[in-house]
Amino acid sequence: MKKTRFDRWPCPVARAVDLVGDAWTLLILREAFYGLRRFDQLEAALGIGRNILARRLDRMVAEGLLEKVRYQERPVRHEYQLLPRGRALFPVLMALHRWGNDWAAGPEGPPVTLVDRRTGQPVRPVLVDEATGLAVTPERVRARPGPGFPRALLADQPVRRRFRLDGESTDPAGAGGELRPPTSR
Amino acid sequence: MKKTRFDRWPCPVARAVDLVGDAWTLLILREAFYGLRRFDQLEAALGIGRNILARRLDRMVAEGLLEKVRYQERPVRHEYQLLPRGRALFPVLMALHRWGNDWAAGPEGPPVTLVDRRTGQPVRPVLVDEATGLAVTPERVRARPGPGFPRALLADQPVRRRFRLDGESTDPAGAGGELRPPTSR
DNA sequence: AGCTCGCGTTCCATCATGGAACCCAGTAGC
DNA sequence: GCTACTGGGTTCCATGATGGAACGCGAGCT
Repeated sequence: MKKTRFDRWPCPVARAVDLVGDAWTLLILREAFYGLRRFDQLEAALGIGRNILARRLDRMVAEGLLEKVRYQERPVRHEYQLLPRGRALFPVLMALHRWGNDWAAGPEGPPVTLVDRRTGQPVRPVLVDEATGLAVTPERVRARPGPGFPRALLADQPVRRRFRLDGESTDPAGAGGELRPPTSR
Repeated sequence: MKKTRFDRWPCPVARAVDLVGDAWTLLILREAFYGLRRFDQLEAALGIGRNILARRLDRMVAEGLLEKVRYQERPVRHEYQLLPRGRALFPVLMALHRWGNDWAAGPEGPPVTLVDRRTGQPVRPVLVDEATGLAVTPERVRARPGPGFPRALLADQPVRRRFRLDGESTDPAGAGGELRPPTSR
């Protein structure tokens, strides 16, 4: 009955989601990118309960997203600094930002926009392939088992269903006209 | 004591997180992009409890991410199809995928990789600005209040926050900021 | 008549959430 | 020397969410 753990699933999305599939964690990260580092700053900025904030920060430190650094000796004070593993989540936040502005803005428009620091021009994040520069869409991209995929699951049919990969799906993302569900069993 | 709602916060990230800041919702979305549409397929693929799956699907339908479509009359059967609002979350999943592969893969490598459907070449998603093609990084990008930002908060607090990562000095303009929830202070 | 499939709902023990109170070291004011 | 304040938490505990299991239900299959 415990809360399900996802961090051992053979899926990178599940592993990320195990950390980030939590509203407060993502919002704490957002504030960290805005430059907040101290406990009370985060508390005030988010209106989060101190106990929950403490638990989240502990977890994020344990997971290597943040680092707890003493910034003062007497009295001893700490701040939480972003580590590379946490900083690497920036694209996730930006993707959420873009979605929020496109699909969850009120009638008056997006509450917060992104601009280039230098030019001041609006920035709209898009996901593209590093090599080709082409947009990453469900139509163009396909998932395959990688080197870290458990062999047992590759061979074992009933378990394999749990991590259905590809090739069985006739209609990726439901983007086309094919409406029938893929034949199963 | 209720669970905090984020969908009214004047921040696009918070609004997205209100929906997506939940592990199961993201994983259901991932399966939907893999082509799964039916209740029992999702149940088997994710190993999720039927009650929880039902609640998540209801919410996702209510939020306009999925659509419940009859695919058969006698007996009546439904499937859940991705709507544009849900499909627009694909970049979020891809960003998570990339992070998971970069920062949560085991010693043997990523469990699942992305390839181009046509060329078979590996795909590595990066976030760039639509207009300039430049990578979207915290150093290059800055957040500003947009047209939908509540005036009360604008007048009340100096707009101060930006993306700050390293040892930049604390802004003397005072605490407070553009992204605080309406409830605080 | 009984079984299975597809798709849920109900029950309920345990887990997580979060408002509030409490704690503690050091510092500043009187 | 006494009091108050600040930064940074912990503890308490009433509720809400989670999730395994059992139950329901209409339609078809044997």
